[in-house]
Amino acid sequence: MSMSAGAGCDPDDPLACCTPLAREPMSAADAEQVAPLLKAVADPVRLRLLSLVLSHEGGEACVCDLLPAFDLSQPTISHHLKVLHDAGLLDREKRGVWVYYRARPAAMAAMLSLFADAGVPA
Amino acid sequence: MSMSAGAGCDPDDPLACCTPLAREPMSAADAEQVAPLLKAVADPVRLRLLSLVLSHEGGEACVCDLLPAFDLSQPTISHHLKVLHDAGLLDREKRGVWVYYRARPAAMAAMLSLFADAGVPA
DNA sequence: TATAGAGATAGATACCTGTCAATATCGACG
DNA sequence: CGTCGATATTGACAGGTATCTATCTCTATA
Repeated sequence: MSMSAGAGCDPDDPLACCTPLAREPMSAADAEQVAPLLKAVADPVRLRLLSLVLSHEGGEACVCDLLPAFDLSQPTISHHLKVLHDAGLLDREKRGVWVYYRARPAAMAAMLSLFADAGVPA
Repeated sequence: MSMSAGAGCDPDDPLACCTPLAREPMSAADAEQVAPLLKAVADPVRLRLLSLVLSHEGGEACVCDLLPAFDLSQPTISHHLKVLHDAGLLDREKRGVWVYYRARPAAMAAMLSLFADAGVPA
């Protein structure tokens, strides 16, 4: 089935707006929906954060797991995690003193579908 | 097969550095290589430009094909195309008076592979 | 209740970026 | 050779962003 799809995606859910770029010209509205997702990932620190969370045991990691991987202050990492969370890429769950982050599969799938069918043209 | 891969990618080719994010923690070096690609796409105008080029007849489009789709000045579109080109996402070919842009399949494949295996976790 | 540790927020600063108007370049064609 | 039309480049400006230090909030626990 794929994701209902077509050009007009659900304006409520930015993740639904991921018809492959190669399939048809993306509308301005859809582009405005999807761009923030990509913008959130388009940073070396956030790329690594996302990768760390995704590849961490159980698919989740707390901030304390992530901090040691960087030469950055704790507030800076917290800021980047917030950007990823606000974009809908990471889920956030507080358990006791620790906060655990987990990637949202729907967001990952959305990004994936964006670039589908464009790598093997004619 | 896939792309040789591992954590250490070919530093000469940023497009080679696309082990899926979920597979292992991305190195700082790889993140610095890949982030510019994503940054280039992380803009609504450039997303649409890329989509227009990809979905255009023959997989290529000249600037004159692209301009009418936007309410932006010609220099602004030219700027965005340059960003996409400099990032390695678009190839540029001048034919007569017109300049044709075409998506680089390797770049598209690189982005695709980045998000592979992250959408369907456990 | 006081203390300590995990994480978020606020404010400041330096840098990057998207946009435009003006101008330059480059190729076709009288 | 001069002009025209298609793109690119330049310079300027407004808005965004990554980072830090300092501080706040919240939870567990002595």
